[in-house]
Amino acid sequence: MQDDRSKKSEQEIDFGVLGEFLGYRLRRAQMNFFAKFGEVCEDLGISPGLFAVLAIVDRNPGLTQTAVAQALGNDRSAMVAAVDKLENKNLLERRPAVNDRRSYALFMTEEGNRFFANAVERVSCYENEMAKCLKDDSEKEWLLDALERLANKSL
Amino acid sequence: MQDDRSKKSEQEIDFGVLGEFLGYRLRRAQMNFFAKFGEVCEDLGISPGLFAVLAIVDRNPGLTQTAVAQALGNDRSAMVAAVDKLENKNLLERRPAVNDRRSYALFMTEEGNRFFANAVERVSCYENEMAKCLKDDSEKEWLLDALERLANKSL
DNA sequence: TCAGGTTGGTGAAACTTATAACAATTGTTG
DNA sequence: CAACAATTGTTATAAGTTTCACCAACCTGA
Repeated sequence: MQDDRSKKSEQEIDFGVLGEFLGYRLRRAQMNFFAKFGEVCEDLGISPGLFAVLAIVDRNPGLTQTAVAQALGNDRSAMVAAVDKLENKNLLERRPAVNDRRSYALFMTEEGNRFFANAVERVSCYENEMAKCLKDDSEKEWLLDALERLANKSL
Repeated sequence: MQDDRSKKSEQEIDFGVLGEFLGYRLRRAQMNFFAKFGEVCEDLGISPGLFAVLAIVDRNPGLTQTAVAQALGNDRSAMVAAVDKLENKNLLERRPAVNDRRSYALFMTEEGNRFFANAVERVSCYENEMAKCLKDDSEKEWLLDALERLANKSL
């Protein structure tokens, strides 16, 4: 007689090879981070992607859209909607590039600076909360380093 | 005189707080894994998501679609298209559940078993290749553990 | 049994993401 | 300078994901 697995609770499920795969574990961890980011920044109206754009422009004023896209590993077509949203929120602005009439240079507005500083406060707070499941700062540093290695590894 | 940042190469970009955020690093690492997965499994015609479904059904035959969705952290509506694809490829099949006429029980087909064994071979190979940027097996174990903790952390 | 609430699978709509093409501009090369 | 290739921002298109409501089936409690 075949037992009825359909009623099995989630705890008892055998994940098989998935449990040993870095790719799967990365995905699960990242899903959790995105979900928590959404909760924390719900009222701010920005996604992790928009936050990343602000972070880049904040530290590298005058970059073109494609430069930001390349920095973040996105396609430049994705940057159009992102910059549109941030411009509509008066957080950054497109200025015509001085030496290339095709491209725009991106700059934070005053409101953008305030907004971003506030957002960093929030995100840092929730990052620290999440990092509490790590033993100490050295483990976090090590993890950041390992993740960077994995992000840059080529086959 | 303001220097021209628009020509800055990607190497020189200042990532600011992003560099210290686990969420961002996780995203970058995962993006890389997904891209590499796509390269390795291009001819197999499956995504990481479909692979995960096969992995769960393989080890837990008879599960319902919803149970698989919960195990993977997806919405159950996403499972419809996924199972449709896998069924069209003759890799798994929906059988009517014995004690609940609403639900299906999912089982691998013979072809599915062969296909999945082959896929696991490939994915394991590429996982090991990616893991070469980790020092040794103990570092990988530790990383898997840290990722699981982050995936289950609640605020 | 029967009402009310819950759950499983599904489909439509909204949303995001990836790919391709396009016009305008710039760079390059003979 | 002229022809050709490459690049920028953009739009369109498609493909993939989430969100929501729906219906049928199940379950509970009077």
